[in-house]
Amino acid sequence: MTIANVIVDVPASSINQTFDYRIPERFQDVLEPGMRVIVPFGPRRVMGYVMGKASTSDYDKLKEIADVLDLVPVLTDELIDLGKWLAEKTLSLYIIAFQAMLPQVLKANYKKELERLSEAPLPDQLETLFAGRDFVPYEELESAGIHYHQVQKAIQDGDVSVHYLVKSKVTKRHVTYIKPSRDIHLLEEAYQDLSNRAKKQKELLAHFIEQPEEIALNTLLKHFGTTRSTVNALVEKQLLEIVKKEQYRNPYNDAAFEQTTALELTEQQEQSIEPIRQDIRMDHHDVFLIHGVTGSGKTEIYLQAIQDVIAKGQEAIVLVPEISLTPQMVRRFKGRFGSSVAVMHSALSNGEKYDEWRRIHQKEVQVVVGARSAVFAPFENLGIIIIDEEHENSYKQEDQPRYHARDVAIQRGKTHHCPVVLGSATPALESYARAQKGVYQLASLTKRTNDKAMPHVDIVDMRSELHAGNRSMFSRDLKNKLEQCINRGEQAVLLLNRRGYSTFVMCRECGHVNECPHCDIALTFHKNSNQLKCHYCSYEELVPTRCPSCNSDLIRFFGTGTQRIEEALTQLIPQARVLRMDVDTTRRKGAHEKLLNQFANKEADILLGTQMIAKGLDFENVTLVGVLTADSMLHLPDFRSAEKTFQLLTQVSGRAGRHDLPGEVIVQTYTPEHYSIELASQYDYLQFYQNEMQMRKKFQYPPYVFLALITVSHQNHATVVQTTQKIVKGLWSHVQEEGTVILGPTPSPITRVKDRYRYQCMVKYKQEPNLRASIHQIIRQFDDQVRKDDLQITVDMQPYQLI
DNA sequence: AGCACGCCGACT
DNA sequence: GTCGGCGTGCTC
Repeated sequence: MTIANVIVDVPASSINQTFDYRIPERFQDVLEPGMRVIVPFGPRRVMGYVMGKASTSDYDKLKEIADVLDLVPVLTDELIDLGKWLAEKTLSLYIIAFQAMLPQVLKANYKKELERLSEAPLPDQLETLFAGRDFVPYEELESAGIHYHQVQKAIQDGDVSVHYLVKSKVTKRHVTYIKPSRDIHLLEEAYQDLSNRAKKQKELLAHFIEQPEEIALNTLLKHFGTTRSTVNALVEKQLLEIVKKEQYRNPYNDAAFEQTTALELTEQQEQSIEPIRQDIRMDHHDVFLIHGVTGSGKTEIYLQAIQDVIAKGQEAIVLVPEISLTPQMVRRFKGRFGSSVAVMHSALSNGEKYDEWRRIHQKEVQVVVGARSAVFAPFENLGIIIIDEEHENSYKQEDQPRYHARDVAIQRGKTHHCPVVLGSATPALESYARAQKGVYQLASLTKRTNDKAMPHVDIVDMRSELHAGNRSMFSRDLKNKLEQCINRGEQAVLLLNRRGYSTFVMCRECGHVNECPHCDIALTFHKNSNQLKCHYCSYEELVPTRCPSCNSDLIRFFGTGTQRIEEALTQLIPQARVLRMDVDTTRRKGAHEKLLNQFANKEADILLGTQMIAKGLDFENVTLVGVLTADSMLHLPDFRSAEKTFQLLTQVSGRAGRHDLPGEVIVQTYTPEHYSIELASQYDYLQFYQNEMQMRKKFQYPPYVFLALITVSHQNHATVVQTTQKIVKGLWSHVQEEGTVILGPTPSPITRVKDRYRYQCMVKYKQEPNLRASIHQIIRQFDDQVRKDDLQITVDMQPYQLI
């Protein structure tokens, strides 16, 4: 086995295969599949992942592996298979799939530098560049404006050479420890020999004679009130030695979490957990869907199932939506399992993510709680995978590889023969349909653990408010309830459902709307900078004082941003202390947590925010929840809009009255009769499911069909249309089944982004076993144009949102 | 992707 | 001549 099959870090479809390399003698014993290596590739060097080893190769001009980056494989055998599966399922490149499975810092950094090889005089410019140095970073060439030709000559003459460097981004944090380097009795001898003037040194030695264990330098210095020089003196005398130890950054202080023990389960909880426990005992794979109302104790089921898994010596992955990875959630897991829990989410720094990943990799933890990508945690003995709030769309990755964490979890569950548990108060229609068909095992938790009724929901018809002359964003009912709530010393949460509802600028005279010059979308008004910004390409301009079209000064802001609501609210109820939570106020690290803490400490009466406040928050003093615009996303061109509205309303209602105080919910809408709003107010998931399934059947949408979405983009409008047309034609000639439909070419909902036109076509199918292969074959025909003409083609095998 | 190579037009 | 721009093909 002297040959390695390597996937190289070159994201191009023509490179999407393994390349063979000879394994030099010195790496024979250490190199294993799953390790990262540096290999020569053409004139440069690149990073690669070893997929396997072989004793022969078809290729006869093999090069050698230049270096091995890992001591232990970063990809287990299972993850290598999973990566291949992922790439094929999502029509992505292998390298893209593998990179997605590992923390950022394991990606390579590439650098070029020039080395001076001889003393021979170089052209003047080069001579000044080197200025006595032997190595020069390549970027300096460009900034010095030196032409490539002069260098080329020097290279040909053998005076200069180019090095291609591959650097790992890994940064480990080290802590210095001190320990005795000799036997205790030798230390004692040395202690006698030490001059009496060396008081501090004697003290230190005495300490190590008493306690020879290694100790952190910092602690030592602090304890003895001395400095590094004392230690150095002893090190020089070879009595003590310095040990550098790798230290993990621990973003959470484990000791700070109050330990909890298993709660007694209700009858419903018992019934739900028993089949899961059985799977755990029997090493059996099933997918369970726990449909449990808010407050029915799903988390306790997760915790106790994990307990079983740990007791069996196995590991657990818990996925939670990005947004609800609140301290509250972390506390529940750390509280139960203490330091055996790793946490992975986007708010961690790259270094912190890497450290958490390593704790998993080195088997220091048994549980990982994390967002989507935690589904790739490098456990080798998985006993359960849990996906909380399984309907959340943050489980779908929206760039390559476009995977759904649920699919990956089930794939891993199959290989590990372990259960996958999906939990939600409002399961995705696909999931519930599968449970109905018996593909998943369904468990329903209809009762809340505290036996409290769900808060009452009042629907306010905003049209009659308008007729009654109330033109504000707040219905009279909501205003009254807010005032009462504050007067009682309780708190309220106000949700502005902002999707598709941003603040834009319009001229009242001629109706002109300021749009982005690069994208087909209205610019969004940002008050604090007095700017108009494009949310797709980050173009920005100052707010005009006069209409660019008709020069009128009657320019007004439309739509409803949280900022405007906040202003209106403080006018309406001046005594209210309002806390605003949206992308603007939570951008800074830790801001999210800080705001929530302020609210928990009752420093504000009203928490006003977007989607992000709907999930997972649990404040005991909140008794009123108001939804300002329940239907704002109902009319978006997305087949899931009713489902999303239902989910959001159900979820946000669950925020009220979770504890002793009774809660109340007010939902403002212009379409009170819509079934998603009406049924959400009655907490009737089953009825909603049936209604919505009828709609999906009628319009042929998932779960009745599968979707594949192909999007084409290019600067030239005609090119896009023609290419999409060709793809549609190609697809028609490949599809096999009767019922398969291909829609398009259609302009994408936002037809132009960053000066590129976007068209799409969609395949709706029930059974098309060769579709993936066909799509692959069709788009490969455009490889040349993709490379040379900046054409882009993306495929999404299960688009989650069409906008 | 990134790089070299080679062909072609333009310019000191 | 020779500099530099761009199209083409290759990478174990």
